[in-house]
Amino acid sequence: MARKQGSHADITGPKVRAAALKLFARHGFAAVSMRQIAAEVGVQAGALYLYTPDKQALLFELMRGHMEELLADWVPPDAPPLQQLEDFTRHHIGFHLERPELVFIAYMELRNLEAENFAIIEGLRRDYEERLEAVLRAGQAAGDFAVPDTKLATMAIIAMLTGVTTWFREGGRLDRLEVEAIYWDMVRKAVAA
Amino acid sequence: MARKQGSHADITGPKVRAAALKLFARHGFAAVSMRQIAAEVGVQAGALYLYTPDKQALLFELMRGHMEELLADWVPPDAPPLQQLEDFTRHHIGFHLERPELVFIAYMELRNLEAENFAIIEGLRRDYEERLEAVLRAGQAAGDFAVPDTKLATMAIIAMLTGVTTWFREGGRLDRLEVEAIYWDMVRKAVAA
DNA sequence: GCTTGAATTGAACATCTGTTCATATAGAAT
DNA sequence: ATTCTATATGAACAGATGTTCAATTCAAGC
Repeated sequence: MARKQGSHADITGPKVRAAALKLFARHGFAAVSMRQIAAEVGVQAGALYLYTPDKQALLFELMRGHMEELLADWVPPDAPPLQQLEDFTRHHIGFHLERPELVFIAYMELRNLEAENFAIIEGLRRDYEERLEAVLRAGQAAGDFAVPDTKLATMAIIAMLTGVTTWFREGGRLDRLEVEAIYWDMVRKAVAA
Repeated sequence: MARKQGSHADITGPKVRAAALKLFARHGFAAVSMRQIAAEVGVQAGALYLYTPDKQALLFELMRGHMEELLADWVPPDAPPLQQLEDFTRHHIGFHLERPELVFIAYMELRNLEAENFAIIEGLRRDYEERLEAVLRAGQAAGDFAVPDTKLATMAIIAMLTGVTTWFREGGRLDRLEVEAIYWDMVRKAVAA
């Protein structure tokens, strides 16, 4: 039975994931050693294996959790396509600005996933893209949008919005809501009929 | 004096850079060893040091060359802002689709550059962004564009266009010119007055 | 044919890698 | 106070890391 108090497992576990997140985002998965992660947690390298089967699983679980949160964060509201698209745009920017490290890892470390894990993450990513494309197709059918190609528009919009994380800094010239408004303006016009 | 024929130096040098390019793009800088690069070239690891002072320089020179080519590839034509923007859009997509490996490296491996090298690459990147922003500012001043924020529009457009490299595959549903046309349609509308 | 020297090898360097495991520690339950 | 067990240590593993360098190779120029 797990200890209720004084137990470190409930503390060390999350600490390990937080350390991996921070270091993978900063230096890259391949450049970070288990000993560096252990040092960040304040523990010896061997102890990490109480919390993860191996280094690969540490990366995969970080990415899987992120993608599942992303999918849970947004479902299209019951509204016309234009409003759905605005909702998507604002959610996507907000969600990504709140977890820049996870976003970074989910983008950069795909190639460090083993084939099986890669397939799973790619599947989740496609699910997400498919949600946006459904909105664009609906708007196109309704005559609200004039997108020459919904697949390309999907990729273009996601790339554009995710790009916010590369330059946005908290406390900068613009706050999140202003950024959301400006990007929404560009997205709206880009797909406008 | 260098040998004119039978000398391998003129052959091995480019081969080293090509091998580094291929392997860095595929597995990431940190995950690739000098011995792997040497094996790809067909040489022992020690021989690489005839062609590069160290591994870091191999990465830096790849990135510097890429950024300088990018800057050399496009200067705003003597034309109204709208035409300049179309020219930029098509050039940017074309340039990036022609060298997906370099694009990938220039994006992913920034954090593996030593501070000094990072500053140089970042400077070149800012020069490039500044060129696009100048076009947007001119178009805004002329009343051709209605961009709420030229800096954000710059980042949004570049992110959107560069994103093409993540999904485009030669021989796919659309060829480069069709892709250029579709993206230009979205860019044009996004900044339209 | 001999000399020269650029191109390359292969061994060596100190250190780091992910992972395992017998051993130690210390808090909780009895 | 004693036992139990989750948590952690630290040494060990076999092999990989970037880089250096004396020794070797072999084609070009004489």
